[in-house]
Amino acid sequence: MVTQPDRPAGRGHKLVATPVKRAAEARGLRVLTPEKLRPFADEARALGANAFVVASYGKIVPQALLDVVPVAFNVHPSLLPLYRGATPLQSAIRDGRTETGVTIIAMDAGMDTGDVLLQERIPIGPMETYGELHDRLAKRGAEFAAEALQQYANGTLDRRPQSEVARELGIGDDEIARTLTRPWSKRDWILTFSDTTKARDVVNHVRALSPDPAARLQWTGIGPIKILEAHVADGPGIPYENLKPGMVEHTVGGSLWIRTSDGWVSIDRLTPPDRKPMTARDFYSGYKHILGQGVVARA
RNA sequence: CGCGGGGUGGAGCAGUCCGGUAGCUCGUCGGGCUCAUAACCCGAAGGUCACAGGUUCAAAUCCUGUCCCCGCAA
Repeated sequence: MVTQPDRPAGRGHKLVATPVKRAAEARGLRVLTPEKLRPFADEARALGANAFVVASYGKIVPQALLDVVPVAFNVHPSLLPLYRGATPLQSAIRDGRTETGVTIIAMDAGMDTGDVLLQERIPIGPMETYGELHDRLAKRGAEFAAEALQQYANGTLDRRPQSEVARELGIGDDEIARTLTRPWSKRDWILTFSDTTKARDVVNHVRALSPDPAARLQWTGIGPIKILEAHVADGPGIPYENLKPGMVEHTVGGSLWIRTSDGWVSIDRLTPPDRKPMTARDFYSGYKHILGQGVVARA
């Protein structure tokens, strides 16, 4: 088992092992934590490995290391060639996709471009969050990886280039390019409200980041607030035209409503600064002395 | 010893600097009003103030130590 070395983490700058290392040690497996992968190739070769299975290693695996084995399996949580890159789950949810997948590919030097070995389509629930989808696909991905390994051992594993898979799925090059994902920066966590931001966009943005790191609302007079759950709603039944996009109405039943360009978003669950997660109603009971002063959620 | 915030009835907060009867809003329960209500009125229950020790006539508040939670940074 190979994973990243222990890193200082958490509040006390204490050295922390990766979850992979902890899980492997609990099962009595030998754990290797090479600092650099390129020099690790010789050591890996000496171990006589027949194949690699790679999942979310967090570093690019150099060709020199891939050359050690006949095949390196990679588990990717998307319907490749769609959503290649670092954040396939978050990006698919943000884009409002209703379907994604789990794909096992044979790694090559490119970014998630290797031949497809196994693939399965998986629907995304309309209210499903990143965390929920992640856990679901992680479980399925693990089963799938084991299946690929078994088929490989039996010599029954098919192998198809992604271009062929794309044709079958009816995916064009432009869509492949458009769905190429990159890591999200902190700026991408902040909810903004332009004159064209739709309610559905806001909710998808929240789902894509929930529960961690969570979308942020920069709230005048309070600070950055994590939004954990939100949904498109009919609205609090108050005049809509008087409010600008991003303005918050909070007077009805303790609920928090944000106006968007095409309707209302209801904030259901959030985390104020230095606080624990709470419902909108609980938040209201403690912060309403601050609310009611023309609170505005802006970028 | 990386930096900072927090722990007070069921929820969210104030009170801590400057020690002196445990406070606010909401919720809960009972009653009232109302065609009715998430509205309004009256009343009630509910807290060893995270934990331990110390100072003091007196500690949520001051001192010392511990535990837990959260953000940043890595």
